[in-house]
Amino acid sequence: MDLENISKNIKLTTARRAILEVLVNSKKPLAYEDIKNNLSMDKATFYRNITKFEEEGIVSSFESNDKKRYFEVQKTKHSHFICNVCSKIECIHEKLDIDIKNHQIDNIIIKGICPNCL
Amino acid sequence: MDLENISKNIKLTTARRAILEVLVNSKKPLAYEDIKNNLSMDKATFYRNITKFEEEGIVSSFESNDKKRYFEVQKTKHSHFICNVCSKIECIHEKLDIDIKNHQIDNIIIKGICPNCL
DNA sequence: CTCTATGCAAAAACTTTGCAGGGAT
DNA sequence: ATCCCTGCAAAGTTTTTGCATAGAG
Repeated sequence: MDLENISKNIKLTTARRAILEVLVNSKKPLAYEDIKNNLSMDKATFYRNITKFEEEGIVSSFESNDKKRYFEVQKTKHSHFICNVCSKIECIHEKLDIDIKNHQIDNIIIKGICPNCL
Repeated sequence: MDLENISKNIKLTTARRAILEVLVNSKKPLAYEDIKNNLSMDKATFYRNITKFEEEGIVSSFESNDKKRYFEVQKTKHSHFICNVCSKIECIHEKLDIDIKNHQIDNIIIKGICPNCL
């Protein structure tokens, strides 16, 4: 992703670039707690900017079992598997063939038990 | 569901029966806030018992966009659709054909936009 | 100068925990 | 007497908001 041309509606400040760089370089979705030590901004700034990113469609998020919100920059569309035992989040890149009449599907979250915990 | 024979590990107290009755009679998953006016117990009691029900596999839950946990007694296995616009939760009874190697799938949550909001 | 971004502290929202009293066996 | 259940109040956790300052154009 070209950070310089993310959106005309967003000024790419230092704080914002920092958030995006962490997310873009991560192979898995991250919660604020996972990132905060890599970021020097206040949490209010983080959350305000994440909200803006989501409004712009740059970042997507979902809630996990642990009540935290996990954020990511989706380079390629994929789904997520959340283990109910160890809470690990896995990205599922296989195409899932789900179609529900008249519904737009943005995101599929599958919960269950991962191979490790089985 | 036969409330009297739910689990040998759980004593069916008045509070517990009340929670289960509300959940069993509901056609959709409910959060504490949705139920609390129908229940006379303290919220601590509610949450402690819900936790116990989940441990026993009697109740299942998932987190929605609004950061609340939604609880249900699944009479028949099904999935859920959460609208990212209006936050409405829909039960999806069509069988979804998802299989991920070596993973046990318990629960599928699909997020997107519902017909109403489209 | 104006508009947006930021930090700090406080608030908000939902859930959990500590503790003491009550009930059942 | 013991064990589990409950209510109340307090604490916990993640996210949001208010307000004043700082910074960009």
